[in-house]
Amino acid sequence: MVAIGEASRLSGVSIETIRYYEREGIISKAGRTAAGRRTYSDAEISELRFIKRCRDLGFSIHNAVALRSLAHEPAGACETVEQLGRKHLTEVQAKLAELRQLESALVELVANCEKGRRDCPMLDALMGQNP
Amino acid sequence: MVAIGEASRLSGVSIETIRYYEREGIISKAGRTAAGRRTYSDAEISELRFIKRCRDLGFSIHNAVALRSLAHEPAGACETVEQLGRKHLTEVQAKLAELRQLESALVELVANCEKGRRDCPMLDALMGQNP
DNA sequence: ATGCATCCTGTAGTGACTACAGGAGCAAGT
DNA sequence: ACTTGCTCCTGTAGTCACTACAGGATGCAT
Repeated sequence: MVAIGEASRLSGVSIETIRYYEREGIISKAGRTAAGRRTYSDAEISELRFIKRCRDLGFSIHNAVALRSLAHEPAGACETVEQLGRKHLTEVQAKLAELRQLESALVELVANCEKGRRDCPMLDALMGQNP
Repeated sequence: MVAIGEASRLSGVSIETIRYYEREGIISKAGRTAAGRRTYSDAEISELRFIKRCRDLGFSIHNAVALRSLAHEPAGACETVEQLGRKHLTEVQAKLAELRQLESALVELVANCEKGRRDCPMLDALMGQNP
């Protein structure tokens, strides 16, 4: 059993965020010492780490919680897990496509700038008349 | 002079968002009819379109406002505009790199799923012991 | 006894909207 | 004149996932 600071170090989740997770019911309420300080078991630290890994992979808290529930199911959860994973991957790929488009638009805008012009082609593009 | 609905259609900015922009001082306060309805000139619609284009390019509202101010400067703003553009491009590219990494991590996780296993490699990876 | 680190609660702020509730006004058709 | 349906108004609360204090209590080492 460790205190919240150590749990934070071991899981990579900040102290404030751990308390936030508890407040929001994302993790179960931690036990307390006589003086009211939170204590964390290895299992609880693993739980934090699990959530952290999901978040690092871009899953929403909602889905991270869903995945954690699936992990506690006796069996047969793998299919649902895969679905969640594939759905998220699709979203990430959509976001990637969007960002790539955005990047090339920006590259073009900025490239016009560097030709030593007196006018500002970037502002012109932003101000253009057509909808 | 048109009403807010028409301004929304012409600029591509939703009615709620236009009112939000006004509330937050992002655009100047619209004039009103005798009955208290907002009215928009062509110039104000262009302003909305300018902000919208900046947002579509991923600029923050803060930077969109800065760019709009620069567009109203008599001259010499182009250099600052270019700086803002390049800075943003760099951020977009950083985000892209991050997303690409995330994508390949997800691809790997999900690829392990589809081999008709009984266990769930994705959950195993999320639950792994090492920090 | 002192000092410093760690912990507690509670609240407010972030960015950029979005979604109502509840009400008033306007324009067109009957 | 009246009704119907659209547009508009204000004000507030919600979204997501935290982050940042303020102000105070506790724990541990010297």
